[in-house]
Amino acid sequence: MGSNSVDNHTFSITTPLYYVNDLPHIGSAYTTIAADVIARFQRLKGVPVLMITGTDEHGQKIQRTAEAREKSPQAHCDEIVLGFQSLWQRLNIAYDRFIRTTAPRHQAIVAEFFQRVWDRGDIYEGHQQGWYCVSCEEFKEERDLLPEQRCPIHSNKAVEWRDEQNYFFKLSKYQSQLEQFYADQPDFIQPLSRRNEVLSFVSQGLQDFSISRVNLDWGFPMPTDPNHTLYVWFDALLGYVTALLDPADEPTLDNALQKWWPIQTHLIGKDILRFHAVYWPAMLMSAGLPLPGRVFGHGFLTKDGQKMGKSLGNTLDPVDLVERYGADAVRYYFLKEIEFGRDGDFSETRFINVLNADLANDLGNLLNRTLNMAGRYCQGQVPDVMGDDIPADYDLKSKGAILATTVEAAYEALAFSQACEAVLGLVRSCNKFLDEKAPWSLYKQGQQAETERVLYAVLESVRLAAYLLSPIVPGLAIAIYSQLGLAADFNDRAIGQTLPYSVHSRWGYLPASQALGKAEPIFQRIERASE
RNA sequence: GGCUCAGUAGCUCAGUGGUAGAGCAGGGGACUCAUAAGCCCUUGGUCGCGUGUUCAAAUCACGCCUGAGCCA
Repeated sequence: MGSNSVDNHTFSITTPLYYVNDLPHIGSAYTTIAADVIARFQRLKGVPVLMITGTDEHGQKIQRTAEAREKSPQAHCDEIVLGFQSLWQRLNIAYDRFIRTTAPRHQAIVAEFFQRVWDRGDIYEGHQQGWYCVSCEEFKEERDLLPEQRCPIHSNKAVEWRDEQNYFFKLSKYQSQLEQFYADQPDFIQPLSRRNEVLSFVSQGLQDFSISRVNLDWGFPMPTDPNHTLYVWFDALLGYVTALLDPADEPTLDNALQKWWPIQTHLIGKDILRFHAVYWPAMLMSAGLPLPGRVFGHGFLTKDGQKMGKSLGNTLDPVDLVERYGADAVRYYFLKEIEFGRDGDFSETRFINVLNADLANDLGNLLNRTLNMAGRYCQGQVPDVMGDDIPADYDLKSKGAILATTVEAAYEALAFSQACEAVLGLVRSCNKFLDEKAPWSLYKQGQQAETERVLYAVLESVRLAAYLLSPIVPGLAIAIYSQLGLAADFNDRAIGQTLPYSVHSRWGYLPASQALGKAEPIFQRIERASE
């Protein structure tokens, strides 16, 4: 039993519901990996976790893309969804819910939520005309357009003139409530620079936004006026609520909100910050619901210092990447090498350098060399030593003793790079320690006891490193535990019970005298392809 | 035009008033348990530019330059 079992609090986290206009790109993979790591760390601590991802499938853009492919919108969505799900599987993403906004039960949730907002008097009919970008599903200000009425974001497509009756949500009504909320919850929007952006935006005055479209078939009809279709964001954001339903639940708001609401963390790319940090809380206020804990907008990825884009022809295909290098490698690179929140770059050279240096050389080889020695000097068993027997002046012991505290703080702050750095610090100390103690010489000199203490201290440090890195590289962690003779499935949702954090995050756990596994490289060095 | 964030070694970044740091990459060395891996040493920076405050500034203030982004 986990003695650290927490006061019945739960943890729910979302990725964006990805738009199924196309197959997943590396940015979606980046967000999803990060969310998975956060979820895995909470599970490790024994907290009940619900990790939500999914797809946003409505809107004119989808309708047109499907038409262009000569498929029905639903058939198109079904196909793209498979692409997302298969990528998440390859990347070892342990999500708990995959919500599709085309799900029938989602319609029920949207209708009920809409009714609450309607009853609150926050929806009214208005008139809207202007230039409309179908790709953005948004009206654009004329001054923002490029020459020839082109959308600045989708510069290859002309915007369309629209003149229509729409329904609006009274966002303006919530300006002061929102500002109060941001002041009361300074950590609601992260990182800080994103928060500043939002505060500045809101302080300029909020305008109501439209939540319906006419001339759009692919979406939910507005309950109070079936000639209108609900605008994608109103529909999509509510996917987070629908996702909370247990499969057997009747699709009602009460059921959905019972266990996991409010969401603790919405993880998003910085491009959709406004919807999550402004529109969404206002909608929830209108419906009288508690607000989420935080919205974290991470940065964008570049490739070799350049923006990625289809038009530039320099996209990075996540499927290709994971097929070539494996899930752990991809997960590790993006979280270790990019400071979460800032923009970051992918370059193949750096990718190979980082993985070889950290996972193959420092960590992988450390385990390998130590296991070999244990095989030779200790009959292939964990030395008959307990953590308490290790002299206090072994700095691995003192470093190991405080590592979990440091790493935990880093994970909680979503500072994955720091978490990796801290663990790597212990790993590097191990390599240095081995060279200083030179157990191969100790053994030859007949100093059996000291040899065993040294090897135990290193094996235990590697175990701890694996445990603390397991949210990021679950496959490696499993391999390391296995070679240490410990059965552990870090993909198990109940990991917090089977390998309790209070026990495994502490240096000194490794049981003495058990049989070690066979020493095999856990992470192959990547040979640089000759150009 | 207004605002935000960033600008420190080839690369990625720490350092927020008291004599410039880490990892990676590059160069050299000793060792051998190991996935030529780890260990040791080392090259490399007038901390974007300028002015000011201070006994003292990468660190504070003001101005400017460059990059990323927000202003529906």
